[in-house]
Amino acid sequence: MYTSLARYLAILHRHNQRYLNQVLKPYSLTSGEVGFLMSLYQAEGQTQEELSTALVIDKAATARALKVLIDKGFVTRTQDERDKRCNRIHLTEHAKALEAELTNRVRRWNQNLTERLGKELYEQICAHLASIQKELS
Amino acid sequence: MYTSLARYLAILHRHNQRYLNQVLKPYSLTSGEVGFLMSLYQAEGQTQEELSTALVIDKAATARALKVLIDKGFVTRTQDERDKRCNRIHLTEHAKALEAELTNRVRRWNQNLTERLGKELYEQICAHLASIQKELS
DNA sequence: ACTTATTAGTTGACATATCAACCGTTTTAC
DNA sequence: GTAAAACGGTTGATATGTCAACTAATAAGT
Repeated sequence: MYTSLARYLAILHRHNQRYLNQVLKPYSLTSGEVGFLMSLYQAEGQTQEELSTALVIDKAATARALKVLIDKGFVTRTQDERDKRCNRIHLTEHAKALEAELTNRVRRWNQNLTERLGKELYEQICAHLASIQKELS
Repeated sequence: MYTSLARYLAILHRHNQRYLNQVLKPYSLTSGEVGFLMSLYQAEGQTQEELSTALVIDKAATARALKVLIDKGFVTRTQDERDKRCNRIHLTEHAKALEAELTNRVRRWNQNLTERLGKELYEQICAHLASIQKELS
């Protein structure tokens, strides 16, 4: 069995996706889509570019995920008046009403991870990964 | 910016995939496929079920990845004589010849990560994630 | 000002992965 | 010994994500 940190990253990431897809099914949301809502809960009215950067996800994926979120009634897309290249993404009332509930479910897997690692190690890892991610990009 | 370990897992995993797809392009291999080769370098002749378990990947994904690897000439699939449900996957000479080279390239990203984290922290994280992964599955 | 370069977003092609339904084969339970 | 359950693999539908080529709008250089 070949093991490496890269391997665990992959396995745990997939596990988290599975978990999210399960708990989000009642809201007809998927693991990919909910990330955008989480980011918008932090800052409403971001452009697609800003969302792509925040989530470190390709802008094509962003465009497609948002299309679905619009169809499902979670966000709206309006052209920026000043810079007509940009779309501003806003949460609908429906999405806003679900903030606490969704945040809670999304965070639970992460909290589970935190508990198992121990608060200290968790913080240490996060700090390192944050700086690594910054360097890589 | 909402941050969490789950988020870093996702970002770094995607980064690793991009890295692998780049360095593997000359071999016409992809990030998904090379994992199977790595596992087979450790143990030749595994069944698809064993590979799925080792990589913690859905058996459907395994079936499809192996199909491609067969077409590309990296592995062969032969029915097990004793248990005709099983396929035994073996490396071709072509794949065997590339072992050192591929292993090297695949590990480089991981080594980079290790260096940035420091050997100690790296080991600590791996140990924890290994036990967590075991519990989750 | 006008050409050129950059930026924001879209689209097509493809890779990665899951789930569910299905087909043979083997094991088990009686 | 046979019916039922479990197992290994395949396939279809769908979700997630990348890259490259494109359009339209804005910014920069001259």
